[in-house]
Amino acid sequence: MSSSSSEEVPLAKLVAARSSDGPPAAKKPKVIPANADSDSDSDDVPLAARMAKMPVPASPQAASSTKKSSKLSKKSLKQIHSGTSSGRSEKLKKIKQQKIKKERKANKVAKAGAKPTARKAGSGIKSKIKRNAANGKGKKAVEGNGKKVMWTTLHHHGVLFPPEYTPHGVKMLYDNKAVDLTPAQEEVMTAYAMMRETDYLKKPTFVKNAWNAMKAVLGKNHVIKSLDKCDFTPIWEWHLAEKEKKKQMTKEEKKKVKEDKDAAEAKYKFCQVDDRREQVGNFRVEPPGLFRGRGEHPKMGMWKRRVYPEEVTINIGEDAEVPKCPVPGHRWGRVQHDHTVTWLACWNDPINVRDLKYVFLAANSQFKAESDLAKYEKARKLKDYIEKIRKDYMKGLKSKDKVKRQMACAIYLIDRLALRAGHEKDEDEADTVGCCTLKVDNVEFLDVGDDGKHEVKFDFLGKDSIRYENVAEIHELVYSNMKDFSLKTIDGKRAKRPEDLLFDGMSATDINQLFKCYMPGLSAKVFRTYNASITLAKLLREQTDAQQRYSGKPVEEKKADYDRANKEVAILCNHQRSVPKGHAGSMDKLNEKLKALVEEVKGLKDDFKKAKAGEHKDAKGKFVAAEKVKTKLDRAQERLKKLKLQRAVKEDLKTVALGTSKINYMDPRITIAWCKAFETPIEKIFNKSLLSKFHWAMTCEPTFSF
DNA sequence: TTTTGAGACTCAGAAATGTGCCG
DNA sequence: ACGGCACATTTCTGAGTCTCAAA
Repeated sequence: MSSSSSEEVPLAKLVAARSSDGPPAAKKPKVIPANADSDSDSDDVPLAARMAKMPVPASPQAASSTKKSSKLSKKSLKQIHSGTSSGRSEKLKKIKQQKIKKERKANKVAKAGAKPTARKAGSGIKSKIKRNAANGKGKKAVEGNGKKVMWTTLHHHGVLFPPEYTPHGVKMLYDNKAVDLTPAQEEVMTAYAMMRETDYLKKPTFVKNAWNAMKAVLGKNHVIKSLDKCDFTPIWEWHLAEKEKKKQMTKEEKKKVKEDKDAAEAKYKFCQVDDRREQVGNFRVEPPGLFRGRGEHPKMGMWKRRVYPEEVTINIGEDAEVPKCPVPGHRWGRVQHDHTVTWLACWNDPINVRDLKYVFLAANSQFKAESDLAKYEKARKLKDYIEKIRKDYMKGLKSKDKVKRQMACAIYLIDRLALRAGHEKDEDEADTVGCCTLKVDNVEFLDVGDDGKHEVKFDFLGKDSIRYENVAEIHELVYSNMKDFSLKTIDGKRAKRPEDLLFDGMSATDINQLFKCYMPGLSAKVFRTYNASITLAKLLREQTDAQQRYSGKPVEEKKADYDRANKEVAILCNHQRSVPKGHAGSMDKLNEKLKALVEEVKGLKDDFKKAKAGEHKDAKGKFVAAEKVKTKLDRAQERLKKLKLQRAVKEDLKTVALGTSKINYMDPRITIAWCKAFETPIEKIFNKSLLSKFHWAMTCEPTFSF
């Protein structure tokens, strides 16, 4: 690419993109639940709980009443109207969202005046559409609506339903008296009882929603009137006893149970796609239970009701035998033959009714392998465009147009910090953010010191409510722009509140549209893949370059090197885990061991000294050769070194999850090539699942370069 | 139209389960 | 030899991303 051109990406042109060839895709009728759930009233948001998480706002009163002016955040409207009926504050939400949209639009219009020039033909979005339209002769056939045909024949056995609830009959106490419960009631109460030792019981939202669920099954006239007087101990103890019983089973009994279970599941585990026998991923319909949302999910604790066959759609080949519905007296909601999708079955999630749950093939299937390869190839391709993209956003930072500067900043963060795009969320989800939904509150501008470094402290809850906390050095222009966007006052007038959007003039969708102008298929998430992979490759190279005969290094050390690189990537992507339970304890043990070893080494050193002087005797009073003591000493020292390293690594990784990046972000070919080039068995790095998931990558050359 | 939401897929950490090691 | 443990792997399902068609 000639990168010297000064042309900019035609943001304004993007809109043309809505193509309209072909008939609308076969519409899938919505499945009607067999037993409509009363969906116990949606309740007001536990704002207090959420606010507690937020950093203290500049002005405490801002917390509630002041939100209505300026850009309304999701929470704000909800909160203002929290007294409204449960019958959906949907409308209100919409009004508010429209408001955001309107403002964003206004910003866009303003910018459209300074419309950038068009790019060369061939890289614009229009030509991409043409290419797609002309597609079809390529690899995969294309159906009338332009979607790829994924399979020709498809045979499978449907899904496995959890067994109906079996009552245990153990009576919980209410007001110290045993209570009778119907099986349905017992099921909910038992689910709650099982939560005893989890943190969920410390969450007011969970407890409140769960109590609502209990009230719903108990009915108006039940003796149980308050959660406080409920004592679930008998059920809890029954549960513990059951667990113990299971543990006490003999090996043979355990084996038998497992065999029976496997036999019952066997037929669901595989399916036939064209000429391939493939493993099915999750063939089980999710059992009922109390919803375990992450973070401060407003729905946590709600009862996730049982799913019945009538709610399930089966996707299967026309020629295949439709699996028999496994629940007596029931039948499938719908059977379809959509060749453009890869799933075998789906149903609506009982908690988030607008979401679907799918049964897909396993990670080692060809469907997954193909899309995995495509993902990494796309990320590799980004290398050809990244220079231009970076150049453009550096330029964008100086634009007169605020929206352009916001886009530039956001892309900068996506590129340099590997942030997620951050789409808008509904109010009935946990309040988390990504790049484009960062709030003023989430960034803190550190003073520029003598070193001239511009540092920003990011602190927000991202996906899964995992906290992202990072002081990052960023470009001066990004710093000043972001500071500008987050101004709380301008000329003495209020500009933004802590809960307002930092990038108020654009959204994740806008960014992705812009990306399409650079490279077909480019979106924000590609940057994460790209950065993870390129980082791994770079770190591995640095390590191997630093040593002359890297291949000769002990395998264990090479593995440690790999893990170090892996760790850097995990940190970049903010992949965290909670400190393993018992970490502190096992750390103590390790330290004890270490102390003992240090003593041992000390003793051996003395022995060695004596032995050299011919004065060291063993337990039997025999003189020992210095040589012998020396080898003993060396070994002990070696063990000591190893143990120290082990301790350091353990402490180092206690909150870092290496697996996620290994599974999802780092191109496996980098790893495989490295193993081949430096004579490390791939099994040391990839476990059985990974080996089979990445089997498509195994033949790559040792010289593979990402 | 432009926006909205359904749909389909990837990615996420916790919990459950399996294993292998150590005293 | 064996139980318990720490650690690894597998399962589970929730939470994102992103596209496209309907309104």
